[in-house]
Amino acid sequence: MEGLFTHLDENEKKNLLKHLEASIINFSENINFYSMVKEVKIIGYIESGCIEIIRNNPNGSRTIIEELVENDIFGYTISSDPGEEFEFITKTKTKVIVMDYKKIMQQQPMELTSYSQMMRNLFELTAKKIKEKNEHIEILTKKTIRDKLLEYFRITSFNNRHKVIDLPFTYTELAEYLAVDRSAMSREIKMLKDEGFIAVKGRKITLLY
Amino acid sequence: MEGLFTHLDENEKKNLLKHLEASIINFSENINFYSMVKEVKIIGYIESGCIEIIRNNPNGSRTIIEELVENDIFGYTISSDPGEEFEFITKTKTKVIVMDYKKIMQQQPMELTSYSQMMRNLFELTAKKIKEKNEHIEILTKKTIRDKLLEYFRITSFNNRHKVIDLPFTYTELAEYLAVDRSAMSREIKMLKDEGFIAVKGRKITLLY
DNA sequence: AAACAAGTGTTGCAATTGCAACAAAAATGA
DNA sequence: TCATTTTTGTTGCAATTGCAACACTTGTTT
Repeated sequence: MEGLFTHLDENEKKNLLKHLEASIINFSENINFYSMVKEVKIIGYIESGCIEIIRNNPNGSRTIIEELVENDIFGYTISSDPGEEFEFITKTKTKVIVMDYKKIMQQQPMELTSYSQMMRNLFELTAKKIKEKNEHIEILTKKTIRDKLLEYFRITSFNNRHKVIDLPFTYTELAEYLAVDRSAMSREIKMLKDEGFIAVKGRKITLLY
Repeated sequence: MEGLFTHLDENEKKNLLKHLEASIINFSENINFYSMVKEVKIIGYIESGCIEIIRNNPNGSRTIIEELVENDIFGYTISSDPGEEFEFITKTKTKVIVMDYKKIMQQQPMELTSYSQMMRNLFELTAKKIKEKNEHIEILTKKTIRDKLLEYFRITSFNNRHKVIDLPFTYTELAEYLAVDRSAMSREIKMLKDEGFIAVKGRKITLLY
């Protein structure tokens, strides 16, 4: 599992964080810490735990932008528009490292070796994220629920090199991920089952083609 | 406009590229150069021109994964699965820089200053890309064509700080971006117009709310 | 300038989907 | 353990959408 400090030892990491004036913060469950970081552009990193990034639209609706877990980074994509209001909510006990974006993006006269390594890790993490986003978009782009499901199955099965898919979330959440109505999705899964394309046992789906 | 070599002068760039053993290639229009880079994991960068990244699915369908222009990077998200076949097609005359992924991700004993700067730029470019993908996902997640259009308008208008939207593509392409049927979208735009939400003049759309 | 290709507007109709509502099952937690 | 919440399966129905087909406009090429 790759993280932001992969290939750095504890000492290098400690010095780097000090040099970047990073804050390490431990949150308990269900804390919204957006107000703590909203003033400055940051790069955040989840050492352990998980959080949800939510946007509150001006019209009152709420959108879950991202669900982040250990080793995920965040903050860099948030627009600095005063009209937009976000929530950074911890879903469990969570340890977060918060760094000043400017500090990271300035010339770094010292600590170059570990700094370079961190930047490489940072790039790997973002590249992985883009790949995930591309997959999500490819799924959402399919026109029917059936095609969305099949595309999701195809990608997941491919990534895990396995014909048995162990859903990483509930069916309710899967419907949300596919951006379709849950009951309509349930209907479609039943049809795929009846037509012999898949076998379903709880949240385990086996591809039969 | 930020690029991969922003904040580097010509000499630094030249040395860095030499050190990374990068290839600079000029393609004419409509060339598929995927076969030239498929063997090794690369990071590609478009100095000028534009290309389309297409995936050929095993079942015969083709998906446009990305349309890339000047200053875009590519290659890092392509899976190394032998079953997947891609096309990297130039849409115009295009100048591409191709770098070996491994070379970039290895410890860099020399050239550290310009290397660090490039890594910072690389991160900025990927971060921007994630932001774009998030926006796209947010649009695709809306359930009705109307809501997709309004979300697209909202984001575009916000990013440009302007109530007049000059579509960066044809209506046919917009429909593709929103993943909806073109004629159905056309129908919906007409209704938005009739209801007084927008004014349309060619590919210029004015938000009236 | 003529010929051709690509993009756009419009419509009827059938298929798909979202919505609402409810019961049953499973998971959670006190 | 029992109570409560969350998840899941199911169905009828109305609304939305995709599809097909066509005419018309716009843009491109020779």
